[in-house]
Amino acid sequence: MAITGSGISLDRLSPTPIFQQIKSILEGAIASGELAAHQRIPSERELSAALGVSRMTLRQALLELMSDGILYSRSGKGTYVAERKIEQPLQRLSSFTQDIASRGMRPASQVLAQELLSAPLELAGALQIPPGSEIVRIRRLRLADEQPLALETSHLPHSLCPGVLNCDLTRTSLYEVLRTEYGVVLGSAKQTIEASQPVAEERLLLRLPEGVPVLRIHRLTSTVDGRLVEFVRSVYRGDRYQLHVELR
Amino acid sequence: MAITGSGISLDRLSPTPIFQQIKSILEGAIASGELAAHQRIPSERELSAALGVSRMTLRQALLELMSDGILYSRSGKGTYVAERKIEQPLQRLSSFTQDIASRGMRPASQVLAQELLSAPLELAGALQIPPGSEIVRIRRLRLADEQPLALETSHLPHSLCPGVLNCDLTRTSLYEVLRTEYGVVLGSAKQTIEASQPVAEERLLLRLPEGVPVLRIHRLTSTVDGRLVEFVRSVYRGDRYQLHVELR
DNA sequence: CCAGGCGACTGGTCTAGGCCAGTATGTGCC
DNA sequence: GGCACATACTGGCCTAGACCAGTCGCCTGG
Repeated sequence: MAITGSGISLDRLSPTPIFQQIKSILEGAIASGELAAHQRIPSERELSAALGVSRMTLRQALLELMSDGILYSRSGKGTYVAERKIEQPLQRLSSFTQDIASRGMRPASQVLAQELLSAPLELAGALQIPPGSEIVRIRRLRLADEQPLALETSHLPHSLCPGVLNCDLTRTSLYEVLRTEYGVVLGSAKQTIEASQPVAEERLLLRLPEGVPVLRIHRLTSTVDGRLVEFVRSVYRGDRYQLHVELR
Repeated sequence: MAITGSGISLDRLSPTPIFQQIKSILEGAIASGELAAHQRIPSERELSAALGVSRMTLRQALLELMSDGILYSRSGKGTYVAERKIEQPLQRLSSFTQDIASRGMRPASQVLAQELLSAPLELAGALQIPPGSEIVRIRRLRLADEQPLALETSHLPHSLCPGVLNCDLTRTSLYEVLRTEYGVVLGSAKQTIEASQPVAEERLLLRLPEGVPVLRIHRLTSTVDGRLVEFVRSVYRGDRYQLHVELR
């Protein structure tokens, strides 16, 4: 198989951990269809030897992919690619990048704005910071398989992520940067969801045909220890996106 | 602290893995309040020494507790107990009646159809019953404060609720009837949500102004013991209804 | 021909170390 | 007093082994 055979290799000097790199490689292979559902992947010993890492390190990557529902394993038999479950996401708090990847598409972004501004009253209230504090505003057109899918505007307190203005968020998940660069681990979020008509600018950017409505989603995200991290306004194309929720 | 100090010990002969036992001990200590929110727990090296396990094993327990949102860690500082998830039913499975009442409005219904039909293939598949089985179909216009808000079409296996055809569902919640008359206790549901344009009939019944989109929600509900109970198609007015969701 | 057993695999768990980058705290110099 | 530096912690990541219990195929004895 390609992963063991090809020249894919790890960057041991990179600041991103080895097991993260392995996760990305496997996720890519699954998203691209190189690894199909229920297909067996090479054994842990085989893979770790091929990649030149210890089995424990390889295993850390596999375990996370399993807990994400992307792989499953049978003791004594092997590790397999899970069925692509459309139903899966969104009991969990996932980034656009994860969400789209788990639907078997390639996520990407086009950064429209990445700037500092002074928090207006309503934003400061939502994020519980003093009005006028520095806020990072990141506006991205979100693509799935190169097609515009959503328009997303994130607001974060600048104190939480100084220097994020210089990050290239075209290919990288903002949540990934928050976690690896700033140690910000997201815990929970509150969302409100509504159907609405797009405004002219949204219709233009999303290349929306006449009459197609959008899903407008507001999200307030906090860390595991209760600090408010970001307020996001998203606008999803109604004809290409479905939200999945599990209730209890 | 109690965990390092007390006589709590691990059963190395037990078939349950050591790291599982450690998880249980910590979960117990947190549940009992012995460890409070934001309290620092002993360092990994300390804990592993106290329990007589290797640091990697202890770490496996901690990592799982972190991914469950029960602990969080700060690199270089320590590991802490996460904020208690107070909102226990964070994704409460609620009926339209409950939902609207909790928003401070008066719920009501207008029954458009309440009939028996033979399960078409797709419906039988969704509910996992033999095609052609008897299905109860209940179609209701849902009102909030006497204004049309949603159009809801429920499908239930007739075997589950014989006689439900004779119930007056104008003022009563269907879920209430299921629970009190048939002992059917709902456990979980999967929903898909999308924005779309209403069709002519929907526009008419919901008295929708031109150009207002709708929120289309499909819900598959099952009991606590895993039996599939109902498949519902709902259409909510986009200009009057917002969905609230919490993620973790 | 079949049954049973052996051996070669699998993932699951565990050990005992190692190095790194963050984070405090004290200490001594300016 | 205040600043730089050393030190001793922390969690994060990685290694190179080990043993166990499943799983499956092959081979041998009946």
